[in-house]
Amino acid sequence: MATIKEIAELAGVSRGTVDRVLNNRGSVNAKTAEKILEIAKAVDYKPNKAGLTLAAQKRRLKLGVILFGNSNPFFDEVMKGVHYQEEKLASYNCTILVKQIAYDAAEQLAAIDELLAQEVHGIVLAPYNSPAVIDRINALYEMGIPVVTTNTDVDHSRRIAYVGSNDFLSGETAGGLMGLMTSGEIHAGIVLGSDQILCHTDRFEGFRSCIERKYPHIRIDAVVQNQDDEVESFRVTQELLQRHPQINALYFTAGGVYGGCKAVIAEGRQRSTTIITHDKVDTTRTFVKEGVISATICQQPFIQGSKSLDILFNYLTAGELPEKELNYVTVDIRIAENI
Amino acid sequence: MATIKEIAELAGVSRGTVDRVLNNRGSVNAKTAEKILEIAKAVDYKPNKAGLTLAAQKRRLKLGVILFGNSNPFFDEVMKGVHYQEEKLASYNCTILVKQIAYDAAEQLAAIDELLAQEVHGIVLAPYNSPAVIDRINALYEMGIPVVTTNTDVDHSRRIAYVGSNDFLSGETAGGLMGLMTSGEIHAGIVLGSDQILCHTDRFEGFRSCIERKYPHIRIDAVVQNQDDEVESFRVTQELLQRHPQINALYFTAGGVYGGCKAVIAEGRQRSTTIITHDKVDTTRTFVKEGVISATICQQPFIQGSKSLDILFNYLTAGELPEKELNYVTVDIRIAENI
DNA sequence: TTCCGTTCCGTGCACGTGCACGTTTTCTTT
DNA sequence: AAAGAAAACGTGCACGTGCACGGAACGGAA
Repeated sequence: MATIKEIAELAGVSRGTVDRVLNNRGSVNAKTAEKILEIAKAVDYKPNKAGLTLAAQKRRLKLGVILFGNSNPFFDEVMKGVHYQEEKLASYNCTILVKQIAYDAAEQLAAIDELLAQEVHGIVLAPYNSPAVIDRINALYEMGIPVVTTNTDVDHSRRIAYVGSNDFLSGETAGGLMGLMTSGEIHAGIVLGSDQILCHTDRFEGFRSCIERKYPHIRIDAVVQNQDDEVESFRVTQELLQRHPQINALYFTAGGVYGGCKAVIAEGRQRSTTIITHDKVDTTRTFVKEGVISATICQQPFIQGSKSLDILFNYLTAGELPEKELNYVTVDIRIAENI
Repeated sequence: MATIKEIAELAGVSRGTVDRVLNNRGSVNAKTAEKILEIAKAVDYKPNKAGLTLAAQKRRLKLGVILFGNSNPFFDEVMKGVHYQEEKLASYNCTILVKQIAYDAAEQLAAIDELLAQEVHGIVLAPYNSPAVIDRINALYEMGIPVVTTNTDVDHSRRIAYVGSNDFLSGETAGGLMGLMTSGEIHAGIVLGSDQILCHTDRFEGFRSCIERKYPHIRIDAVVQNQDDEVESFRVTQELLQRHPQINALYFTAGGVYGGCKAVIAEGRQRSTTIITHDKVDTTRTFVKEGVISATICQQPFIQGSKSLDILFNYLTAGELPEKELNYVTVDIRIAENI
């Protein structure tokens, strides 16, 4: 692998000149610049990553993380991923500042301001989908502060990357699983988190799209909302089952799975009901193991937390953007055997 | 993050002395050594990774890779992962030597010798499971040449890590999927690769264990072998279907899936047969998309190739062993929607 | 005392990059 | 032609570690 020093020797100039050309800082004769670029191309120069990282350490990189703070199992797991990566980045002299906020645009903008006041070099953001936030992301990009969105994405912003799941595809996969795991006449009930939250409705749309296209033996008889709350989930699920005795399949698009399963068991319908859910968490893992839940589709929250920081750090030290093809968060299906 | 320099200043000694203590190279007074260790603990010293990597570059690390060379889709994908990582490691001044060999112990030992002659610092090995190879891995460890096994593991060797799948668990998961995706009376046929290859039989054992325990409605009516060959697979699968008209489920433990599916279609049984396979490859992806194959369990060969090199490199530069809990290769279920 | 060997410790370089600073050359203006 | 500004280029340090080399202190033997 060629180095700047080697290129400098080949071109008969000093390292500084080569550096100026390669990072176009100006102040170099057009003719020598051309010569240097030619040589760099000929030897296939790629900056050495260890050198880049070492040089970046002088800046004592500070990264900010903004996540939603209602303590639920999903965000807890995201946070674990953040702290895992924080420890790794510590040995690169890079520190992390975490802010947990409510699901609110104004709070989010304020949190960004606080991070800026503390002079962060980049931000990982679980964005609230509003024009004001999108404008802010673009403004940060102009200021040279890169933003990586995670958990959920926003449209048409200049975030350098998104690390999270494709919710429509997850919903389609849930539909595909239910289609494959059932036969005969199926009456499905949907337990939505909230029809105001994009990722919940996206999953539902994906689910519906799949079964309408491929599995006509499944009909959606009812849709209820549990507001991501376990107690409320128990109540609405029990009511749903009592009102629709024919229901023999359930799809939970979000949280409240524990309460919902408890309701199914309370009604004695666990043997006759095929249940598909999202995310594996400690409270519901045993339901999967025991077969109450047939399958669960995971959003890999730990990976979302760790990988988004990793990408941001790489961008700031080596200027590398992640390859588009590498989808870090896949649609991860778990059943009793592989959970 | 504390550095060696800072520790040296706190202890009132030079960097060299601290270095000697932390890497116990000897030649340092017991009293000062103790003092330095105390300070290092107090400031929670962790070596800086960028510095370590930079220092390691002087050695111009050379890594060897030994894979089985019969060109099949699985190993092709492993090789893609190797080359992907090769490119990444190139910017750390680290080069990779790849050897593809036949499935044979003697050839494998010879390949190791060749790599040693070229002075590699570590080896990624898809090991042939024989005592001679295990002894060799242990001998390499004694010589200071770490070995990472991949694709398949060997018992009781001193390899520093294994990057690959748990085949028994994969088989169990295949059984679980078939159990969930079928009902009524199921007569299953098993198309084994070879009963001489451990990972094939492991998967079969896992499959059998799962359905015997949990899914009594499934019975295994016949087991055939296709030797991982597409043409042979077509032949034995067709014969299997003709001899057992009652068969309505198939489990392919290894390669030859394309030929097998062609046989099912030739017999017109694709609508009535639930098929579970391993690995997604270009030739069989469309079968999954079209629903001929209900589900496939992937061994993530690309990740096996890239991650094993990554772990080896990290060990050689930073002396880091991967955390046991982080299982890089998961049991990855794919259906039409998420393939 | 002188000499030598051992133990203990400090210094300097290499790895590759970014960047501040200083120096030389070239061009413009009076 | 002289002076000053601007362009073009070189040098040195910092980042953190490993390691080779060399020097100081100390002991024992002649």
